[in-house]
Amino acid sequence: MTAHDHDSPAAVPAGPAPLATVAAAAGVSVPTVSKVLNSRPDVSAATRAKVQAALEAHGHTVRRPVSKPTGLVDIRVVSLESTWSEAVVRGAAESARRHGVDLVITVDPDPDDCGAWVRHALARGTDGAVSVVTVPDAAERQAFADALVPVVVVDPRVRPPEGLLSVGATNWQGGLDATAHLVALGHRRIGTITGDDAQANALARLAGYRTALIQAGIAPDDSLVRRGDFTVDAGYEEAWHLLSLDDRPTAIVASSDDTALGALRAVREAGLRVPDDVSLVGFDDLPIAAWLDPALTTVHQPLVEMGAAAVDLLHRARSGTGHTVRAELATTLVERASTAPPPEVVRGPVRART
Amino acid sequence: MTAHDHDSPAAVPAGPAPLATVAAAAGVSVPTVSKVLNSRPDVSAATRAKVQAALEAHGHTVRRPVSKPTGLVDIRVVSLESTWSEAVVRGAAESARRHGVDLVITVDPDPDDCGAWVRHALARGTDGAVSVVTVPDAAERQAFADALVPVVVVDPRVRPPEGLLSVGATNWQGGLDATAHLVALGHRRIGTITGDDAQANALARLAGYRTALIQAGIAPDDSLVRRGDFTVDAGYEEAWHLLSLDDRPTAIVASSDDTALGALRAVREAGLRVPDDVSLVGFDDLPIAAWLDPALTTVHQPLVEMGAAAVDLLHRARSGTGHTVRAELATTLVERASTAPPPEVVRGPVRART
DNA sequence: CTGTTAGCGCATTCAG
DNA sequence: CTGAATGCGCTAACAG
Repeated sequence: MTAHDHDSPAAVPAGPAPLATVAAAAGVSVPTVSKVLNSRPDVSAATRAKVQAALEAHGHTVRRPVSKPTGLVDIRVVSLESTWSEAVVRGAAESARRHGVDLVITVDPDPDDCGAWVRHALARGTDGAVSVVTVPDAAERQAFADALVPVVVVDPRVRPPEGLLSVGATNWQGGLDATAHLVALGHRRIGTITGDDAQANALARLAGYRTALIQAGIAPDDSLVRRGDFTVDAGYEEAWHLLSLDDRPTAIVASSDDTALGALRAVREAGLRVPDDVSLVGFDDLPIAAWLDPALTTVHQPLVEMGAAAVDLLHRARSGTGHTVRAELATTLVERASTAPPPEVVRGPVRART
Repeated sequence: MTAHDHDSPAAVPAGPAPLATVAAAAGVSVPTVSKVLNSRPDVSAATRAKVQAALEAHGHTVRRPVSKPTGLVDIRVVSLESTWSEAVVRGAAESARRHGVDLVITVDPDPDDCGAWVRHALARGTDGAVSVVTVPDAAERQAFADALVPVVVVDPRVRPPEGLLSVGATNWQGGLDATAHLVALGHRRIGTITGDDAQANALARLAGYRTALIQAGIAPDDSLVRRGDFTVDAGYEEAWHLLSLDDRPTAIVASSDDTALGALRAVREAGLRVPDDVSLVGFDDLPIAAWLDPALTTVHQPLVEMGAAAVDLLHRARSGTGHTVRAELATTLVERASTAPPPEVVRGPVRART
């Protein structure tokens, strides 16, 4: 290489050529080249192809269409039937309102596949997307990335992949707090009804339960761990299993308020009382928890705040400020009337259901 | 007028002139005239003014911009904190999904003024609007009409003005059914806690209550009618008033499940039992009604269906088919465990609260 | 033949 | 003053 190649006529690729040059090569006007360069829509397919070739030949790279803000943020929930999703939506709606954007809500029952939602939202155009529980797959995340649309998953079912924004609660701490509360009341045999064990939050709560027992010097007993799926019915069924044990527990940690509700019914049908014979702790702190009789001791999840945090995270991602990848919000134990010290004497297993 | 004026050269204003004529008069091309005629955006203000003048001089009238469908439908709720609105939103979401449009949800606490929402939705562009409870004022309705955007009010607070689309439940029938059910059980002294009496549905329920009494030959007694506002607290307070009467009622018709919940608490604090001493009927049939102890007898309002009906109505209004102005959905009495025959002997008023 | 829509380039404006 | 980005009105192709 010579020491003075700055005026060498052979030094062609010293940066991108002027648009006029490209325009001449493609046989179109300069504005048309500019439009293709910026992916504007008002160019025919034929012309666009010609110009693209010419651009690339001259060291240009076609830019992504600079999508103007739509003023819309999408949220997808699996169901609105539970108060759970509803609280998240409410929080998201409040935050959207503060940010001056509108919230587009989609209810789509499939807990695993949000592909249709992703495609639809991107086709319409959106400033950001919140997926509740469902984690988009790699292709879907790429589609969002290509469109420069940020995504946040609230309470992801599975461990969120590296780099995916998410919002959650301190599930491990919550499971620990619930169990430690029972230990402090004097319980030694504490059963639990978990959620779906394919679900990250359920596993975290279970781990918290185990840790609390170990910290108290109680050896975890797998016969006291029943697997449920967060529903009322699972709570009812699995509570019966626990109550039928020869050495039945004096307290039950449920994976959700719904599960606790089912367990409460089972305890009553077994002829036992809450909290005199069996203490019960829920998880979520849905409105119904306060209205149950007895009012349910439960782990409060800040669902409204989680919904709001999701939209806040989108906003910060868009504005380039903020580098939070996961926002984890604190749970708090709410002590009500469904927990008490264990009875002096625990009688044997309840008799089978009629 | 002559019998043959079809070829008379003086018969100038026989309909609008061709666009070519207008174009020549305005000194622009024919497509530009077409754009102005259709209120398309890509015409400068100066040119638009010239062309508009020429158009009007030649018997044309500028058309409203034919807004292409946005694929969005707006819904406004006063709050998402009650399960009530949530059910309506859920129904609307399902129907929107069926129609292939997206639902934009706005939570705006003001129960009377939806002006900000109306302006915002119309500025962005929307295919239809659902207002829950709040009735838009005349100016707002006119703004919708100008933009050719249909509006539906769900369960309007006030009697909806002539021509405004609305969806409601058979509130009068519901109030009648609840009361007649108690009459059939043998109750003669039946109290009621109404909703806000500025609200149309509350008045209809009260009228149904009165009608049922009269049909049963029972003279309505105004001391048994307490005015509430649909809340838990009102139920609690007004139930105390009823229970403190010298000749206290053996049954209470509440204006909502929330009100019934408050009343239930008051009855218990008064040392009485439901339904043994006092029967209780709610209104709405929210999920909590089934989970109360005792499970609440209540008038089911098809809230999900009402939400769906609202979006259906919008769709029919848009497609020009369908001339329904108000969809009124049937309520049904759900008999559970909070109602029973009255006690043989009714003791006097309960003693005052501590 | 009348009216509508797509797509291109002129002229202007904007950024450095 | 140069290179790039738009607003806007034209021609051309199309639809009824």
